[in-house]
Amino acid sequence: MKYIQEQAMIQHYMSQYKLDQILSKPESLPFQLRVYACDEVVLKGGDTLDGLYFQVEGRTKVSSSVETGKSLLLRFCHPLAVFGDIEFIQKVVIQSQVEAVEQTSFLFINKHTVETELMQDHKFLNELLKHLSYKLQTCTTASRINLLASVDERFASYLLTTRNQQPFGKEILTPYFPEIASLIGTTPRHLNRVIQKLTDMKILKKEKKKLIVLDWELLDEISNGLRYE
Amino acid sequence: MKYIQEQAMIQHYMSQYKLDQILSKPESLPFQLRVYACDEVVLKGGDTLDGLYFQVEGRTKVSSSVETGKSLLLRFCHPLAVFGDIEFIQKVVIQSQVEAVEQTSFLFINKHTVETELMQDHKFLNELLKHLSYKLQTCTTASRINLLASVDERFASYLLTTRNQQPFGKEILTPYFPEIASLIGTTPRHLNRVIQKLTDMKILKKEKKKLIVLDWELLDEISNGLRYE
DNA sequence: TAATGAAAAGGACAGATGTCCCAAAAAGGA
DNA sequence: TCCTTTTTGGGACATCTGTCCTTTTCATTA
Repeated sequence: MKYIQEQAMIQHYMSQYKLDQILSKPESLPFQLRVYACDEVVLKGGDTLDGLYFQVEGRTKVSSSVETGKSLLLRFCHPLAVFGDIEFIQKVVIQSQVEAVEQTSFLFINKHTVETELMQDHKFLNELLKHLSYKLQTCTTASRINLLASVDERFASYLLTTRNQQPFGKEILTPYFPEIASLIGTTPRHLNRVIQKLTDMKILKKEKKKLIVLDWELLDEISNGLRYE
Repeated sequence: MKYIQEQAMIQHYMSQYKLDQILSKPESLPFQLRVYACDEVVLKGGDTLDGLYFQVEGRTKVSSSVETGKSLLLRFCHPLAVFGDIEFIQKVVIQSQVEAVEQTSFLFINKHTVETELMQDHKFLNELLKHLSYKLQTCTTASRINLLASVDERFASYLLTTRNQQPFGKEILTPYFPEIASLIGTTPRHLNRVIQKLTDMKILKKEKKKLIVLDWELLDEISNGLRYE
């Protein structure tokens, strides 16, 4: 990770994502610009949080893992995403791992300033609430589907959700089978089986490592109308 | 559901839960008192939300269900709990079902007033953020465990989480096996099998429909250190 | 082009888990 | 007390799903 000491860049990102409009006195706040290389871990589960992160560039992968080593992929994030919100408000250690999957930049602000400045600022708080409630909504939905539906249903729902570039559909879109498996809470082996089955049914076909859906309608039937968003 | 038109009651609850301290002008806000009988549905998944609900009395059950009829039990709520936050902020239909499991009262305030008054009030917003981030934290944890751990591990974790009256432990505590099954994302039949197994291992015993844990240490080993909070 | 290594595909198997039922037990009412 | 209803317990079975490992494919590089 590298700190970039360029106030101009910071200003640029602040205005690009309208952070200057949701903060009362944007100029006087000690924002830092932090740049992470591909594959670098930004936040590590169990660590203590140092402040809030606003992703302004790049792509990150958020996952959640248990002591036994297994992990669940939650989403991919793009600007503008916020990290550290739960941990800051609940005063708990970092809950989910965030890693850069390409070079990624964040505007960072330390906990103390958030406490003394931002938490009094209703426009900022509104923004934070939007991000948090979005995460809660998608988490509840994913949790429900992953727990109550079969892998067939989940995979069909996954494909249908990512079909159009819906906001959340975009956050779970990936061409890598093992990542899809982890997103819908199964193993690559089993996902492979399901893909095989759908291929036999002429609903899917594989072409150069890519999946092509031949029959969206049948897929929708299999999904039982479920969607991840 | 009954509306109670007693300003004194409303004041009483507002001060009991310090809502008067987190609102700038508590007196002038059009709060209503709504009382639900046992088993009445307060919020129904898919409906349009009318405002924010602050649970000030009683006990509610929050669950999330899919079109196929299956449902997942999320938690039991006690005062002070807030409902309608996600739906209000994200402008979406109701996401989770809330029903009273005993006579339950809410302070209710309509969406318009929330929009025009409360969303400008940083103390109120801080309160809302706490509730939301708490829900997100517990949802992420439950989702992770339920998806990545076996039913044995989950049930052991459940028992350990409810052992002491931790905040969240209290929200998932219930003596009914089918409810426990739904909380940890399995069927009563399978939970029954697991209970049988643990009983054979002398880790549990059943006495008058109640479970008695004989060996917390072994249970902790089975849980692999996982907890729902 | 051949060699190498990584990623993907899939065979074989066991075990976990769900479904469908029915029997037993307990609790609540008449 | 007895009957009805609810809750609990569990048999039998199918199958979904995970694990382990081998084979195949593909891309990369020497």
